[in-house]
Amino acid sequence: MHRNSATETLGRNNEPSVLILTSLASGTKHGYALTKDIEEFAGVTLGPGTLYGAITRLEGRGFIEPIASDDRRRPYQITQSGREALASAVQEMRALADEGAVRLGLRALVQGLIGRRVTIGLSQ
Amino acid sequence: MHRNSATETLGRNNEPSVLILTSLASGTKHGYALTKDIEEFAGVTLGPGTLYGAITRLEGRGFIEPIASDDRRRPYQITQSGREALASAVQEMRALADEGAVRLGLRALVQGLIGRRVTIGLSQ
DNA sequence: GTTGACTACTACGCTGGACGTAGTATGCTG
DNA sequence: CAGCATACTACGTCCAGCGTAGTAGTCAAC
Repeated sequence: MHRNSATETLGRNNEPSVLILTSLASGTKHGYALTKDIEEFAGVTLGPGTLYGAITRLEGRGFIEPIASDDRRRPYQITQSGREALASAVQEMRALADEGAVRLGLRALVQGLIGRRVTIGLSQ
Repeated sequence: MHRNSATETLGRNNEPSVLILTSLASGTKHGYALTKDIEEFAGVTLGPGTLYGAITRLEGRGFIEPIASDDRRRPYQITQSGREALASAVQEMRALADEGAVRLGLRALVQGLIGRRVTIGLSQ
């Protein structure tokens, strides 16, 4: 089965909520569409227990909300509060990833980006 | 109390293991020193239950190992396997953070970095 | 010389998020 | 109409995360 690589290395991950918010940030989706979208952009397959469990919690916290629908699908959209929570999570992830990269000596990844102003330009 | 902001927003985080590996990546430390280092670079205070629980699991998985010591301290060092796991986690975090930033429309954060070669230079 | 603050852990228990499995029901297609 | 994809619901287990309490050594101050 297609498992999350992080599960095989560093214990459990709270990624499901981040993945769902990320997916909804680009547009309204129902549960099954979320699964497929997340599979594509993250390479992670969330089982129904993980998916709908996380959806329920996210809704309870006001980060996502359901949209009216007449068929069996239940589409959700991200709320403003959800966007803010995701933006905050994204920034923390970037900061932590950068710190890890530096300490690992993967300086190429962050070279020139530490504590100084940089210019970024395109080549080719 | 100084709590992790992610806990107040997106449920639990598996960060403790990542934080510990990150801290050990820059040198051998014992438990208490880990707490202090992590407080500094991440602004997160791990209680003893969280800290030593995560240490035990990391040791069990071969990501860190204890060093001989005669006093009551128990210093740990990161293993090669731990470095690889951390590097992998760092890459995943960066990728997910970038995807989230793009979908949120925070394009400024990743502008020009998507699917093209870039040059990075210092200004000033 | 004991009070208090800091250091450095151990032990223990609770909670809830992650995850799997099973089941239900609809629609489509060959 | 069999089979597959869609789209969930229901349920149970497990363990990482987290807090609290307790123990014990060191050191400085009063």
